[in-house]
Amino acid sequence: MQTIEEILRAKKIKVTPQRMAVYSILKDTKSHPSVEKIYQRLKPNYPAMSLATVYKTVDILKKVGLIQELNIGEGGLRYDADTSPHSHVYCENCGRVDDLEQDLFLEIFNGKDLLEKMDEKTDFKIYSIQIYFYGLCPQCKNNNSKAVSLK
Amino acid sequence: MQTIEEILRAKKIKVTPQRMAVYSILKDTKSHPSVEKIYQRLKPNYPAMSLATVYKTVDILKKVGLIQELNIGEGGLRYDADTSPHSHVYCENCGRVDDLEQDLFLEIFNGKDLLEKMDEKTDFKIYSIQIYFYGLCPQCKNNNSKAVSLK
DNA sequence: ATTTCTGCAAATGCTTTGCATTGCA
DNA sequence: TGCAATGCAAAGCATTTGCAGAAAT
Repeated sequence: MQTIEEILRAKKIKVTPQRMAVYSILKDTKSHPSVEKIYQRLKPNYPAMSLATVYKTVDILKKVGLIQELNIGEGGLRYDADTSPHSHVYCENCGRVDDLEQDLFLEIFNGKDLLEKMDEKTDFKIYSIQIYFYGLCPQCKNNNSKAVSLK
Repeated sequence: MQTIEEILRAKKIKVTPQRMAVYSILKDTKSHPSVEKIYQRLKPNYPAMSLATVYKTVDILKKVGLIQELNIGEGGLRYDADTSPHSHVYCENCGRVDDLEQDLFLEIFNGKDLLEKMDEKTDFKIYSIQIYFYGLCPQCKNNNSKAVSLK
């Protein structure tokens, strides 16, 4: 298995501390942070890091296939170092994004290969699927005062 | 069954030509237009119409539940007067957005009530689901010169 | 008559770009 | 050393906001 450095070098993309730092943040979290959030978390250790660099970096990591971009909720795109196909649950109250656990996914979708089915049954050539669930996370669900303040 | 006018008046929202025009554009198309596209289509008949009004109008129609907003692809949000739960297919080459036909949806998802299943199996309270398929539409699939120019 | 909406223009906020400097290979 | 990446500031867009005049109830 290739390291991230090897993957980047193989594509003639230079390995820099900034790129490794952005990737490592995403690798170490399940919170699906936005660019701004990634930037805030990097600041203490990389005071000189520019927001523009974070934007450029997530773009490169996405194109190389090391991370995926989620078009979920408000406040910009969110990023995920888990590039396997999985669904996401968005809390409309606090903005939290959870993964849908793989076993739940299989129970809910009966383990079907959705990509394959789509290819069989439509004239489109489907490359990826995003399934987003919108609602309230367990915390917000039980906190009515917050929940009613929903836009 | 209530007319759109009645639905708006019931919520103390004034019925204006602009609002009716925006809704009627969405009602009469399956192309899931962006705000800019709606604005362009309105211009010939409503030369004085402001882009800001279109933004405000889709926001109101969305809140009233007359249209739904799709967070799909690039170039901003897209709108759909079909508020029933259904999936969408996005062409990454030309930006076209198709509905996934209901019978195909049922075949692919086995007719399960996804909302109900999610409520049963997770601690979230799920209100809606968006399923987006990304790939190439039948036209773009067969037009390699275009397809290779994908970002 | 009252309240809300429209259209304009300015403001906002996220994201991208240009370019001189820095740093990886 | 040479090419690519960074950081900064400016530019770009999509969207929102404030407000005076217009329109709906």
